[in-house]
Amino acid sequence: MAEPKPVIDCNINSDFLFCKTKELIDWKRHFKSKKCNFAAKLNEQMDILSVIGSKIEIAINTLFGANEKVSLQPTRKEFEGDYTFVFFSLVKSLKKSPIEIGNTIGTYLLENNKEFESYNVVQGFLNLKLKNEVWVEVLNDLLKEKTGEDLGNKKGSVMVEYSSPNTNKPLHLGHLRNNFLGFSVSKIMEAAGYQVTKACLVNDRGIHICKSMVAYQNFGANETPESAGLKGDHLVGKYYVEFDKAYKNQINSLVENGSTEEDAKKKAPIMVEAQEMLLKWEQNDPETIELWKKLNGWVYDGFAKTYKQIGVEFDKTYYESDTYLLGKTLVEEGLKNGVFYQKEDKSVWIDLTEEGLDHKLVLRGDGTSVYITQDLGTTDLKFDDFKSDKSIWVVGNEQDYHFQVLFAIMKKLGRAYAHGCYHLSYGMVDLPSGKMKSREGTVVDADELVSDMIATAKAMSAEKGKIEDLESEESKRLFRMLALGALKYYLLKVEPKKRMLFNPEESIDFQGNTGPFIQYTHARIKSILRKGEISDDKIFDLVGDYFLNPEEKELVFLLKDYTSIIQAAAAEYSPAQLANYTYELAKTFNVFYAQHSVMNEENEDSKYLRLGLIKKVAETIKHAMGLLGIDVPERM
RNA sequence: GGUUCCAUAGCUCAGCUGGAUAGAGCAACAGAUUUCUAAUCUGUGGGUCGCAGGUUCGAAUCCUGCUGGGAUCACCA
Repeated sequence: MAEPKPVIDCNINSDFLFCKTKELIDWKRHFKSKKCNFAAKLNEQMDILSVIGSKIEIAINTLFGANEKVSLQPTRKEFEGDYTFVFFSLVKSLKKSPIEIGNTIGTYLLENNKEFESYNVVQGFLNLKLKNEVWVEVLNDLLKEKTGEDLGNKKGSVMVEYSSPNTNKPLHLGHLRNNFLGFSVSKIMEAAGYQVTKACLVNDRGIHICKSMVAYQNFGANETPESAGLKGDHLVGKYYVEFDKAYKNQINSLVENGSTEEDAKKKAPIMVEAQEMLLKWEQNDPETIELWKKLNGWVYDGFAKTYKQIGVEFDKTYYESDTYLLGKTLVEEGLKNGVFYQKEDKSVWIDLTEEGLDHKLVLRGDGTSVYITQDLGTTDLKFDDFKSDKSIWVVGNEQDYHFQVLFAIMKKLGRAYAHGCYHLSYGMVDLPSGKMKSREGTVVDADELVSDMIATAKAMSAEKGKIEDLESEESKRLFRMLALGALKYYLLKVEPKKRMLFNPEESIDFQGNTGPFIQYTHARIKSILRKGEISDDKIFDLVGDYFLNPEEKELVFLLKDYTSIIQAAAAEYSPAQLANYTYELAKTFNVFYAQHSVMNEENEDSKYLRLGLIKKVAETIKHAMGLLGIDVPERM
C-alpha cells in the first residue's frame, strides 16, 4: 500500500483548500464585473468544487484571456478522474483543437496548483484527478462539522401549510402523501436556513360536515366513539357514508315516482335537511352548533391520534369556521382601487385575461363568499400573523388553477408577499386497481394502512428471526419505525408533481430502494460503532496521511455533497432529491461494507479513519432521513 | 374545445441549469456467508428515452407540431 508522506499542515483550511488571501483578492477584482460561476461564490463558504472551478477559470483567463463560466461534473466511472470540465465551447471561440486546449489547461493546472494529481483529455472533456490528500482533508473537514448544520440561519421565514383535512371523514392515502410532503418540506426548509411555521387549515364547516351531522341526527341513536368502539373520525366518516346511502335511496324512489334525476338530487329530503342545517349553522343556531362541536370534537380526537401515529405536527392550526368570512374587505379594497369590477347583479369579478387566465368571480351577487374569497382573506391573515417571507401551500394538482388565480389576484392587489407564494402541487396517488374514489369505497384508509404495515413489519422481522422478543416495547417501536419508514419513503421518493402508483406489496418491501433498506444500513453502522467508539480527537489526529481506497473515497465524495443536496431539495421543494441521495449513500456504504472490515482492520490508521468515516455516514443518513420525517433504528 | 401537467427497461422510478456507451430497484437467472447484521453484496439478460421535425460541435433534457393519459375550465370547496 502506498504511504504518501503527509503534506498537509494544520493551517490547511486557510492555505490549501481555500485560496490564499492575495490570490483571492486578485480573483475577486478580476472577476468582479464578469459573470463567473465560482468566483462569485468566493465570499461564501468554499467547498472543493468551487475551489477547483475557480482555479480552472483562472487558468483559462491566464492562458487565453477568456472569461469562461466553468461548471464541473463528476467524472464518469469509465474514465480516470474526479471531476470533468467540459470545454467544447472554448474549441469554437479559441479556434484550437480540443486536445491542445485540454492539454494546455491541464498542464497549467498541474504546474500552478497543488490539488491536482493528473489529468487526461478526451475530445472536449478535461478529466481532472485530485490528489489523495485533498480527499482526506475533505473528510477531515466533514468530521469537524456538525452534520447538516452549517447552512446558517439567514434565509428568512416561511410558512408551510399542509394536511388541511375535511372534518367529515378520516384521512386516506392521498392525505398521507400530502402530510409527508408537507412535513418533510418543512424540515428541509428549516435545515436550509429558513425559520419555518407548519400550518394546517382545517376545513371544519360547510355542506360536507352538515351531511354527517344530519345522518348522525337521523340514524345515530346517540352513538359515541366509546360506545361504537370507533375512532372519532371514523365514526363521523361512517355517518357521511350513511348520508350518501340514504341520499341515493331517496333519489331512486323519487325517480321511480316520476321525478327527473336532476330534480330528485335537489329535492331529496335528506339533502334539503343538510342544506337547512348549513343555514342554521350560519345563523349560529345553538342546537346545531352544539352538534357540530360534538362531531368535530370527535374528529379532532381521531385526527390527533393519526397525526401522532404518523409523526406529523403543526405549529399553528387555522379553522375555516373562523376564516370563511374573511376576504370581503379585500373585495371592497379591490373594488375601490379598480382591480375588481362589479356586474349588474352586484357580483364582483376580476379580469385576469392579461395573466393568461380568465375572468373570476370573487363575490356572489348576494354578497356571500366563494372559495377564492375565503382564501384571499386567509392568505392576508397568514402573512399578517407571521410576517413570513414565503408561504407554501401543499395542495393536490387538481387545484393548480385555483392557486394561479389566487396568486395573480394577490399581485394585482399589490401584496408585497405575493412573489413569495408557492403552490407545492403534487400528483394523485393511484392504486393498481385504478383511481381512488371515496364514493366507490376504493380509498385506502390511513389508519388501516399504517396498522397493516406495522403488522407486516412484525411478521417480516419474525420470519427473519431478527428480533427475539416480538412483544417488547422496544420491538413495537421498531416495527412502527420500519412500517412508517417504508411508507414515507415510498411516497416521498417520487417527485411531488408526478402522479404515482401505490402498490401495497411494493410499499412494504424491505429491499432495494426502500426506507427499511436505508434504516438497515444505519443499524449496521451503529452495530460497528458500538464495538468501536472512538473519540473525535483521535480520528482527527490520524487521518492526515492515509491513502483512501476507492470505496472510502466514494463515500467521502458523496458526503461532501450533502449540504448542497439540502439546498437543492429546499430550492425545489423536493424531498425526492433527498431520498435519492440518501439511498445512494446507503448503497455506497453497503458496497464498502462488503469489501472492507472496520474493526478487523489491522492498520490502525485505516481502522480509525473508517470509524470516523462510517460514523459520518450514519449521522448523515440519520439527518437526511430525519428531513424526510423518518426515524432510523440503532439495531434491527 | 381552451389551459396545464405527464410519457424513459416487463413493472415502479432516477437522470440537476443540454455533454462521453441513458441509470437504479423490483421481477428472472447465476453466484458470494471461517470475517463488524445476507433485511447485504457481485454478475447476466433486458431500451426506437411516446412519434415527427427543429435549434447545435452534441438533445431523454431546449423549441414546434402530433399521439396517448391526468387535472382543470362552477355564483362547490
